[in-house]
Amino acid sequence: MNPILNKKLSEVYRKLYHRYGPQNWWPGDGPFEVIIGAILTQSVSWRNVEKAISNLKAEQVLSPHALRKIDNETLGELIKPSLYFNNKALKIKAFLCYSEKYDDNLPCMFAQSTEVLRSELLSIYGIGEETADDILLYAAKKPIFVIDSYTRRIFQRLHLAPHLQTYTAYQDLFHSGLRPNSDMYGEYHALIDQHGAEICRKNPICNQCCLIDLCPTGQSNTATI
DNA sequence: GTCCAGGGCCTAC
DNA sequence: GTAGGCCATGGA
Repeated sequence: MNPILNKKLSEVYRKLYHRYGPQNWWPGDGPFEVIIGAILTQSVSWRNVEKAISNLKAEQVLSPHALRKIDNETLGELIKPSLYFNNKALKIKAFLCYSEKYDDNLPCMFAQSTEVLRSELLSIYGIGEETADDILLYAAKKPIFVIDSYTRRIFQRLHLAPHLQTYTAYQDLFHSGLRPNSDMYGEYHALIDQHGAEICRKNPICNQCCLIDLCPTGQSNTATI
């Protein structure tokens, strides 16, 4: 582990934790709900996802077996609040198709190595790197860091972004600067997300950003995060 | 009325 | 390989 990087990343974590407290992510009930939530949250906020999950629960279809029985159109209607619903219905069905291989036994699916499981998840329609890593971290409890657009923006602003602006380069940054710990990775990502949502949406001009003294430019205007 | 948003797929070049 | 359009909608 890179000790200098570890110090910087730990400092960011400490400040975010002090500012926002424990996030206790993922806000889902069980690994299957986490997986469905990971697909539904693509490109939308969790508020939208909550309504969609609530609809699925109300119709008692939040299980692999029940979801297989409803058609794409009905599923699309239920998950409409999460936006891109036609696409997301296809993505959920694609995951269910994959899940059949394990008889919907998630512990059995998760028993594979991180590398093998990630590769399999990435082969499913509609599951890209971020969604695969959400599933690996929050459902399978594998120590893998999730990179999203908030992570990129915030760490660019802190001048901690990797030279190559790729998903893998960002992930390597965290993996080489932090000890592998799924609970901590989950908390860290949740804190980044909380901070990103607050800074980028609620307070685009924020003079009380908790990371301001870590920003090399020392600028209080965080609108460019 | 216009812009933007926690992602990923597809197509054109 | 990479940039841009598209999926859909609501809130600022």
